[in-house]
Amino acid sequence: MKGEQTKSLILESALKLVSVEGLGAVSIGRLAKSVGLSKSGLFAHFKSKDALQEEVLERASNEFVANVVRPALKKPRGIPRLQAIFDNWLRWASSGRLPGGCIFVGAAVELDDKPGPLRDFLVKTQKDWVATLATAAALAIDEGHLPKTVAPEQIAFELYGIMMSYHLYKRLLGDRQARSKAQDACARLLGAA
Amino acid sequence: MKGEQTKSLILESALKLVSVEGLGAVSIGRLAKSVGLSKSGLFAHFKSKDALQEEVLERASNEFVANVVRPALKKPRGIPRLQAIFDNWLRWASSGRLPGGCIFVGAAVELDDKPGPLRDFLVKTQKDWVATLATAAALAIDEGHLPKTVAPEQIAFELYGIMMSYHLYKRLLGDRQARSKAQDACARLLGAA
DNA sequence: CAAAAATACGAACGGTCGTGCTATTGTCTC
DNA sequence: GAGACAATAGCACGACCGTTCGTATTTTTG
Repeated sequence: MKGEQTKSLILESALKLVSVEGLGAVSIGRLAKSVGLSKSGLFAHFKSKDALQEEVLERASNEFVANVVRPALKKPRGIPRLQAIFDNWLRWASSGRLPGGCIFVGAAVELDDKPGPLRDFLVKTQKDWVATLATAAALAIDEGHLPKTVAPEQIAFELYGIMMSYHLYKRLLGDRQARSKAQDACARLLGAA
Repeated sequence: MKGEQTKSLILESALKLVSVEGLGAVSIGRLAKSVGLSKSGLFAHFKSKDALQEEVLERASNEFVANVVRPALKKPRGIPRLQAIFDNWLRWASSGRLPGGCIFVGAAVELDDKPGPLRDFLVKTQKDWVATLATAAALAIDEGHLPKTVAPEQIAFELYGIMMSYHLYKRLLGDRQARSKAQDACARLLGAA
């Protein structure tokens, strides 16, 4: 099947474009041009633009899990695994793999007030993500690496915030020390035992 | 001058629309309809759409300073003032005054990869904002309310993250406990002395 | 290699976009 | 109240939007 190949090429290009410009700002025409296809030729691979956007998000989600979550599960429970998740996210968010940074940061802000299946899908992935963080934190508490006085959901909330802050310090403010600030914050959070 | 009045009405309406849909998603036609003006009648108040967007951001900035920053400056230096800034932000971000939440959260993500005067203006306001946080934190350290072991810029970074996390937990994930999570995080950050 | 099926193209549709023009209306000044 | 000027409306423009359709080209299958 040649169709699957080109579809993959399209999504690959879309992923980069979306990370820079946002989901709503990528038009089919410009995406087609960036892939070297005609507008209608590209469109034929998806039944609608909504479907395209959903596939983009789905692909991003798969890559996110494969690059950030899954490798960290090989680390031992507790702080090591939690730290690995954080480190992996930092790497993923600024690897240049997606030139505009983490797609979900953009999508989360863009879709937070726009109901529909696309938003539903995003919410699902983000809930999975914070659940992953909270579970890892809970294991760290079980292992005695973190005090029982702090709820795992609270750890997840604060880690999430550090990542957001990093993203904006780096991308918007152009802060060269964004990475070390994020690592400091993480260390302070996980080290407070 | 009647012109100034209508311009103010336009910006008022634009502020709400932008907070929900984002800067780039608000078209002149729809904004005109929401104010009850013709497209060209509205357009005549601004020389271009870029100018309109800049005025929206400027107005948001003024309101932000008036509602979040300035009232807090009346509080005594140190933790009380820092806490007041944080509390004011939490209130501003979910007061319903802007139905889509803090405009700058949306703008920051939307413009982080889009160079131009609009982005420049936003960067300026955001640098002011983190500088405000850092200054307040520095004063708290001076007063002995916070340990000297943590840089004020680090406090600002982490506060910024808590606010971002709150915004997304509340608006995207619909977490009812978002507020208390944010307050917990702030308390843990400012209480670690 | 021919027939069938998948894939891509070009043109066109109705809409909306931002932005100019030209009138017409409304408001302020004397 | 009349004349000057600001404010708004109406219309048109070129560009791009998502989508459809008929046709040509490629790929797969028998």
